[in-house]
Amino acid sequence: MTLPHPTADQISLPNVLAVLGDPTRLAIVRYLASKEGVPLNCSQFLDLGSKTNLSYHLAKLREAGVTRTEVVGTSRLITLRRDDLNARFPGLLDSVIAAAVDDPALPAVGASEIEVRA
Amino acid sequence: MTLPHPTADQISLPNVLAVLGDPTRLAIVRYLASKEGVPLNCSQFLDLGSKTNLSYHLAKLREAGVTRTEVVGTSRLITLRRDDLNARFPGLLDSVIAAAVDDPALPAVGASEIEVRA
DNA sequence: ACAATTGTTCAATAACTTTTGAACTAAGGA
DNA sequence: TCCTTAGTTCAAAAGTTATTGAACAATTGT
Repeated sequence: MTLPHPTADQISLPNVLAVLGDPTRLAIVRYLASKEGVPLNCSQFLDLGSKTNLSYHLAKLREAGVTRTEVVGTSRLITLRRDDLNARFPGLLDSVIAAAVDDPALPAVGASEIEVRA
Repeated sequence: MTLPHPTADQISLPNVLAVLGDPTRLAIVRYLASKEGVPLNCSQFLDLGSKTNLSYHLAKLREAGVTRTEVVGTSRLITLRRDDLNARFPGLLDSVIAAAVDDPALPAVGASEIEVRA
């Protein structure tokens, strides 16, 4: 079971920009960047919308070549395609993430988490 | 006669990305970048669409804070808001332009020009 | 004053995108 | 085997964006 992904050279600039130009998807990408290395499954993102809706947004990100989705058992592990995006559009992803990190208007993943520290 | 523009801090990241995520508008931005310094009026872009349609796309770019439109007589002079965009989202515009320059799929301004050189 | 040039606005339409709920599949555990 | 967990698919509804043509406005040149 493997899902279809564009090859690096099939990744289209206007498409990547359009896909990143949605607050929900930008929030997903920001969170993925903040947890780089840790493979995340879809339910991490339930703060951002319904299961169905996330399935839709995560498919858009995958189809645009922004993320890679690996099927592992009943989970999908989602990662940023940093290397491919950097090869194709140098500096773009980094500047988008840096700007997204500073954006208070974006919805937050983990907004419903309990603050545990004193 | 001055047209409404967002202030630098009103420029929104998802909105800028969404507005740049359209081939026509990306082609406009690429052309503006290639003619930096030279003020361009709307009719420069007629290769990319009808007058009405360009009016629409140029308004989107202005409203998102990507371009500045100055009214001079019967013309509108359009420039990139490089400084504001760079202050707000460092490196973003440059990486988008660099990627757009290399994108053969984008429509070209001046595609209908006659090749004059030997 | 008249005509030409530049570009806008409006309303209609066409084409997409996002969101939803109900029904579904596939793997894993009891 | 049955139940749960994780996520998809489908069709409908809602919302948004892009494109068009006809009519308009403002400036400039004659």
